[in-house]
Amino acid sequence: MSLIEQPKAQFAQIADLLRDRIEKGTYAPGSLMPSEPELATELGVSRVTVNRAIALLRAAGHVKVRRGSGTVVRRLPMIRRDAQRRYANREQGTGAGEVEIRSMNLRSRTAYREIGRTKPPEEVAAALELKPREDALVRRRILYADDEPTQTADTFFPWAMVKSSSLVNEHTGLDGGSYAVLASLGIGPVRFTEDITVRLATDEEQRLLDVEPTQPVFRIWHVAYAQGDRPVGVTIHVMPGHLWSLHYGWDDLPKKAGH
Amino acid sequence: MSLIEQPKAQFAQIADLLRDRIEKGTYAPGSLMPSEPELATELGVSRVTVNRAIALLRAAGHVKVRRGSGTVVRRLPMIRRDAQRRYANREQGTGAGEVEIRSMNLRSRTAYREIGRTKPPEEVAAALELKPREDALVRRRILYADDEPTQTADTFFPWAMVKSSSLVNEHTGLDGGSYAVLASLGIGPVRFTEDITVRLATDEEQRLLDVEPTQPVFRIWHVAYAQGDRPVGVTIHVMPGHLWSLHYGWDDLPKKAGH
DNA sequence: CAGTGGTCTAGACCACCAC
DNA sequence: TGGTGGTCTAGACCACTGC
Repeated sequence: MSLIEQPKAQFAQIADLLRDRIEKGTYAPGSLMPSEPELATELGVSRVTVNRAIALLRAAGHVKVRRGSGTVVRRLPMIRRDAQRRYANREQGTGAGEVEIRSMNLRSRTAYREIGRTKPPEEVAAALELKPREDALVRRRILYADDEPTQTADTFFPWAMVKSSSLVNEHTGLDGGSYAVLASLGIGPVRFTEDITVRLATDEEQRLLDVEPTQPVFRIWHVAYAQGDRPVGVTIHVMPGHLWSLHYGWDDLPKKAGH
Repeated sequence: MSLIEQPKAQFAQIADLLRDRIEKGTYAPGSLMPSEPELATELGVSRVTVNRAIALLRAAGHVKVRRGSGTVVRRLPMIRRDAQRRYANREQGTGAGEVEIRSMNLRSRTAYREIGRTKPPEEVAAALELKPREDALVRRRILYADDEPTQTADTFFPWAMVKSSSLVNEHTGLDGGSYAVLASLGIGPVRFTEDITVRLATDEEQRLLDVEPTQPVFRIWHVAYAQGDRPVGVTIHVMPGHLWSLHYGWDDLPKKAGH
């Protein structure tokens, strides 16, 4: 609200204005915003300018457009993902993927896109230390909270390791998800690493995750290691950026003694 | 490359085309792209359409626009940030903030924006468990690699804890950065947590970090705890999304024994 | 079929940069 | 001063939705 406002593009100012109205509840979560022609008239600008302002709100995840029907204000319950607890809870009766959703009292659902033997992407093969023509088992799924997609998760296991296990079925028969099955095979993970990057959603992700073209998504590259630093699984998570807060915690490493 | 391509907006196709050219080296890193009028002529579309295509490349961090001069292809060396190692190395002779840059053989530089006593934001005060009118010491800085800004980092300490320490000066006199000073005060951190979110760059961040209006940035909320879970410092990092890969690793938590 | 947003254009004016 | 990108407009046509 400074009076010395630097001149700012109209569409940016309009975006600020609309964001204010959303935050103040003038446009309530889940409700429709006024149509673009209406806003254009109200604000005395062309529809293109309004459209451009709304594009900013879309990229930030504040609104979602339904073609032919209107622009809706998103509900924004941010989901907290605690990496350590997530996997530590895997004996508690839910797959790791559903921990966060249930803890927020949302209905959790998993849809499997693919389960089967496959030639893994090179990067995955390298991380799993597969030999040149070795295959992998892939489990591709989409997770929903109250029927809103919250992430895609594609997990790869060395085929030879898991081909006779229940991981080739949709229902693994064991509470606790994939890693509980690995444990029952004697190759339970004991260490994990994750690498996080952010990028714009691809076309496919826009469809699968119901996000807008210019919206950023997290990409988590998760690797599980069994005893002896033997890699036993790689999972690639893609998650709408506006939905998630990623939490990590660790104790300070002991100072190196000798050496 | 499917032949059954769904019709796609021209500007999106043009963005794909330009991205290809960048990746194939037709437009080399650091060089200028053809001007918008040129591209418009070449492709037989209006300049607005080209402009919109380039807006996508900007959001993804592929190009950077210099007004009046042209559009430059960015160099994209991704910087890997290993949270644990970062802080574990703090006795090695550099502030934690510069570890990653030096390991990539880039020139590292830190510019201080502010060092002084301040009333901290509410959220920070809560995290530091400050009493209602207790102040904090803030150290705001910008880190550069080869003169390109790579992140902002604003650290808050309880004022009472550090007012007589060298942390109130720009040069702390101790190798190893702020946490080494805390250690010398007997309140060295032993545990850390980080919470990662992503959002679009604010106006100020666009200036400070030299990023584009619709570009996503990481926000890392870092808290350091001393013995007895006593919070001793909060740092807020803001980093251009396209520059960083964040790495975490941990051992599986032991199964709860009794309880 | 009327209303919504998606996209595209031609033309215009502006701020900024390099020469 | 000419070229660059930034922005805005009016008008147009389209695909999709819901009635």
